[in-house]
Amino acid sequence: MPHPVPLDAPEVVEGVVDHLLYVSYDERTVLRLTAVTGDEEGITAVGRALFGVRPGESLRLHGNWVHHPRHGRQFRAEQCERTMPADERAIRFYLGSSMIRGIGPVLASAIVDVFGEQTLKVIDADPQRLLEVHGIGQIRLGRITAAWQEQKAIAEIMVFLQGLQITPALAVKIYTTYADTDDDPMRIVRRTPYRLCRDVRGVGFINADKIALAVGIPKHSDARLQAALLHELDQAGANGHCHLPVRLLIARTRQLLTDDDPASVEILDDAVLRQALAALHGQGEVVIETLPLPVLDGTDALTDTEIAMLPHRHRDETQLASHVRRLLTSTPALSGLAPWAEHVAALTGAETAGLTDEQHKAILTALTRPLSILTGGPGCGKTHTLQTLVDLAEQADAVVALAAPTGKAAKRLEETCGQPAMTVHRLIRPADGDSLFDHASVLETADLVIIDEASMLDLALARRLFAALRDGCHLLLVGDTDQLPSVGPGRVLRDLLDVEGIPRTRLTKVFRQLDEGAAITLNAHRILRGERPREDPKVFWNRPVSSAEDIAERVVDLVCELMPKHFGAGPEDIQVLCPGKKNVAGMTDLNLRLQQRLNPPSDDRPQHYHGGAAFRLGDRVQQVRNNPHRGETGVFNGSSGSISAVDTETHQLTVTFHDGEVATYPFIDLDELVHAYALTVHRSQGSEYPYVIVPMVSAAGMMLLQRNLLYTAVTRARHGVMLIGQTDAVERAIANNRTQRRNTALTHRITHDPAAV
DNA sequence: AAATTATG
Repeated sequence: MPHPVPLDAPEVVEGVVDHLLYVSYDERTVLRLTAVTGDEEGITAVGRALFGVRPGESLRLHGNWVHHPRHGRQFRAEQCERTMPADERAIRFYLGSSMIRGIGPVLASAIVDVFGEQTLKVIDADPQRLLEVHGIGQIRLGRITAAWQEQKAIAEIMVFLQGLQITPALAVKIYTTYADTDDDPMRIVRRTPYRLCRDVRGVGFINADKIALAVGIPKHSDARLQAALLHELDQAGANGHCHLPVRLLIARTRQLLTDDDPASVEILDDAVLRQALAALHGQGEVVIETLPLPVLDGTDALTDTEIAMLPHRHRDETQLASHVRRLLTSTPALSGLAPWAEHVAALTGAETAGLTDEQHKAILTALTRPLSILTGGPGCGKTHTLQTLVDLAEQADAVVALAAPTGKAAKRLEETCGQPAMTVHRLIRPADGDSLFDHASVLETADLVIIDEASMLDLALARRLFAALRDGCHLLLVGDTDQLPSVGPGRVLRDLLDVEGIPRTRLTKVFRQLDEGAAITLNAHRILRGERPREDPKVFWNRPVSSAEDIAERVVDLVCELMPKHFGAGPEDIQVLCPGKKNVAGMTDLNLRLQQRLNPPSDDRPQHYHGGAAFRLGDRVQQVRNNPHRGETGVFNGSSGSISAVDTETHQLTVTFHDGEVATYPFIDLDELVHAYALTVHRSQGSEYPYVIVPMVSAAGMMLLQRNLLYTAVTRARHGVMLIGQTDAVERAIANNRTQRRNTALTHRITHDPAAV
């Protein structure tokens, strides 16, 4: 028997670019290719690796075939090499595409008719011979040779950049960024390499610096210092900050520039770096302001602080602030619609018994005030409150729009409120006229917009959301500020709560967990206060284990044997939640171990290998991308279920999700799934499980071991929590509340109207 | 070190 070839091994496709179909803002490129390999002629290829290619270019693509629900079979390119067109057909395309001004398909064909496969050799070595072709005179000859020289220039720059360990893909991108400008790419790379950080996505300070030092740009040049400052500001954003205090920015930049160059410490003093920063400010590349901001030392006293910001973040923050003010002062659309206070008071009827005073207040506020916030931890009745609010509003013929920052949260919201919900991105998508579902119309008519899981709103998304709301439209933000912060910079929900004029309700009464899981809630609050959780014989356990290897082993035993034996909980009731993916006690390894024990290979369990793991009948899996076209009503990022069928004949498997959705996956689409025996805490946000096991290893690193992360993990559990691992990892996580310290000035900007000064 | 959305 021949060794089975994994079906998802990278494949190679060669062809000539016919035309571009689409290029997204983030460089994802879709194009049509005339293939010179395989049996298919016309191929659709997709990928960011394709960014910058032009019609007529010959490509060799490495990647995989995938099936797109709307556009059918297509090639997902991971890598893209430029090749010299080899056969006649390819050369015809190459010359006949718009690459050379003055040569169209007809003339290209004429040239190839004369020289055949030798065409390119002729153009390179003996261009005068082109005059033999009918229709080519000196002018066209000149153009052709010039275009050819350009091709050679590409080759030259590629060799140069790859010599500096710049990947071929990035080298192509650098070249194509400048290819259509009047500048000579090689000249830019050699003379002003730090420009690349700004112009080419994917080139950061580190790469630009490599090039710069190689071409002899002085280490203390202004360009280098400025690039380093911008890099540090950018990095701060990746860590959630909207700005950096200038003093901190200077200190970090100096560290970046002198870390492996101690000799420069004296030269790169404060004054030098401040001067470089001032220059950036002068060029409009950095905004510098002095604002009264809280000192992040726990006292929260306001101190005049000089801060630096990237201009787009400054714009987002100031615009969001002014939209918040606009909303706060607008006349609420629902105000005349119904006697809301009476309606809400009438809710004390029997059928809604259980609605607390705070829930009443939240509902009335949302109906009467243009902007309000509803917060509360898990189990405090946010869902019930929302259901009642939506019903009440709709009974009065108000138009309600529901949305959330993630697909999964939107789906959940839709289910609990019994009416359509969407991602915030879709809600605010501008009307494009020919779209079948014109989401923009929703916001044009909406009277009340409810955003669930609002703690996940980052600065940029919040700005776009607020800007899209018409005057008078009510906005209710619902969330739990103690959960993990947004991926992008900012801490919008917390900042809004710091604005006194914004009405808010905090739901404190916990309904769930009262009897059996009370210790979980109590411990969650201890963690938030920075205290160690207390053991509880029935629901909260702490198992000190010191080596990571032992932790991994114990976790598997707990899931497969100990917890089922002691608590009668089946392994399916237990969710392992890891801080990180890597290391032995991380998500990836634990998934393999748990799969091996809970669902081992066997003859009656067909399977398929994909991405280093077997997808086997019975496996627990989770979807990791929104796919509205999969299954009956779409499958969303975060949904989990189990593999209910594997068909090795038709190369597809079926997943039955916990929400009842049944979806089919061709094997080539298995990128959309991960095993879910163990998940990261981040991915568990918004879900709950009967029992949760959290392996704690200090190897996960301080960036991960945070108070909010532990809080989020613990609050996912309804009946029981097991913290297993290194005691110091638990303690350090509890002590680490740096997520709360994101630098933002949003609160200040809302409360201090510059126009009023 | 982890993670969101979306596009023909």
